[in-house]
Amino acid sequence: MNDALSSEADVSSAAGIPTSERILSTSAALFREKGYASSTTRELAELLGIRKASLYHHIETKEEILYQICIASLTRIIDEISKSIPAVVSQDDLRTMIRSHVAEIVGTRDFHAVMLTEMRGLTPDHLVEVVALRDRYEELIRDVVSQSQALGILRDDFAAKYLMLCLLNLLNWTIFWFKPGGDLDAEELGDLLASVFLEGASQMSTLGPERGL
Amino acid sequence: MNDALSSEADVSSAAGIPTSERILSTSAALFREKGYASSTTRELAELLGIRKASLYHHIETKEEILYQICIASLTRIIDEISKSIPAVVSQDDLRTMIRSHVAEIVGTRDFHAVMLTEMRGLTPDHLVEVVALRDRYEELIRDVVSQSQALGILRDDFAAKYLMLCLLNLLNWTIFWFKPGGDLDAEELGDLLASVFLEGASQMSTLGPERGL
DNA sequence: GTCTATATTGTGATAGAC
DNA sequence: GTCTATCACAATATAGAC
Repeated sequence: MNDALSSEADVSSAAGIPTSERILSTSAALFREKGYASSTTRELAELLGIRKASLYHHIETKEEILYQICIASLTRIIDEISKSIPAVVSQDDLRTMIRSHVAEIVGTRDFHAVMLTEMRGLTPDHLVEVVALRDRYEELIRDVVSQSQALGILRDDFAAKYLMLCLLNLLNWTIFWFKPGGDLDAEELGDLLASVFLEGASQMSTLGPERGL
Repeated sequence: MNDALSSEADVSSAAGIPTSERILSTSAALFREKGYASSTTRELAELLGIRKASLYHHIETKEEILYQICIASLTRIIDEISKSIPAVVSQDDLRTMIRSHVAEIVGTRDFHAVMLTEMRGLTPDHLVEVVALRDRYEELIRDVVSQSQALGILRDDFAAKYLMLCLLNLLNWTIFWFKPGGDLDAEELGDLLASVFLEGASQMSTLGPERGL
């Protein structure tokens, strides 16, 4: 685990990328692995190959790094998912949206995992701002769900809010176990999660012949 | 938030429950809210209404509390879910198992949330033991999924392992947003999650008339 | 932009009286 | 079983030279 972190740091260091640009991604990897509160500026400096004090030429506080990671995560995913949603959605669009979300969270895994699990380490002011952004993302999904219900694409026996939360449940816990390079790649994972959300896990025959359309 | 913690502490304190028995539940609530690494023995002592040093009459280290919480969480849920699984499963049994899991994690929310998210704070030895217990729980679920696939109850286009992970995705992220006393109670949540896992979120008409059986 | 050296605070944990 | 007092150390962050 430490090997993964240090080798990653070595790569960007060897590539001549400036320290200021390496801080966020190196911190995201560190915070994801050890948690924000348990990650020290010592460790971060060591991963970056500089002394602890040199960090403070680039940042003002450790919390500022967490804040930047959360903002980067949310602006990225809001942008990516917004692009994938047309004015009027179809079931195929839902599938595309789900696959985009999965591709984004596993493709920029460190940033999203830290945003999703370490948000409480933010100062009150930053927390308010980040929660507002997260709420904006959830509203984006909820609106798509709501429209899909009105169009008869999604079931409407539960409020859009709860269908949205079910969907994010299904997608987001993935950050805790998915490892790139395993026997299921990111694209297959997206297909699986989209299919389980839309069609469920029951065998087709118990649900009728239309399964898989 | 701090109010919720302190009033809870006051209640058990007023009821005359011994400190030694209050430490685990009070710690679970604290660790859940602030994270294990950010929770201090000072705060814990304050919630218990004793001095920091008095804690060490009951425990040897702070990490020992985390270990006890993880063990309690896993033995509880393994026990609860084992009880709900018959030798040969039906779709109804799957539904019951899912509802039991949901009832258990939201009913003993602090313990399970801490186990699920703070495990990395354990010492290496304790981590090995706790991960083994967690793996045992996941195997329990995976075996039920595998048997259901063989019986034609669950789809078999993906390995049981991944269907199990989808299910735990869907159920476990709930710890981050479910609050008892909201407009969806624990039982309704269990029904929703079981139904979304088994039948999916698509409108019935797109899947055929058997939906809901 | 990085360094050495240090300030300051907070942490988990212990000693020993009552 | 709880207390007061304290230890030893690790944390974030700063000062000022190069």
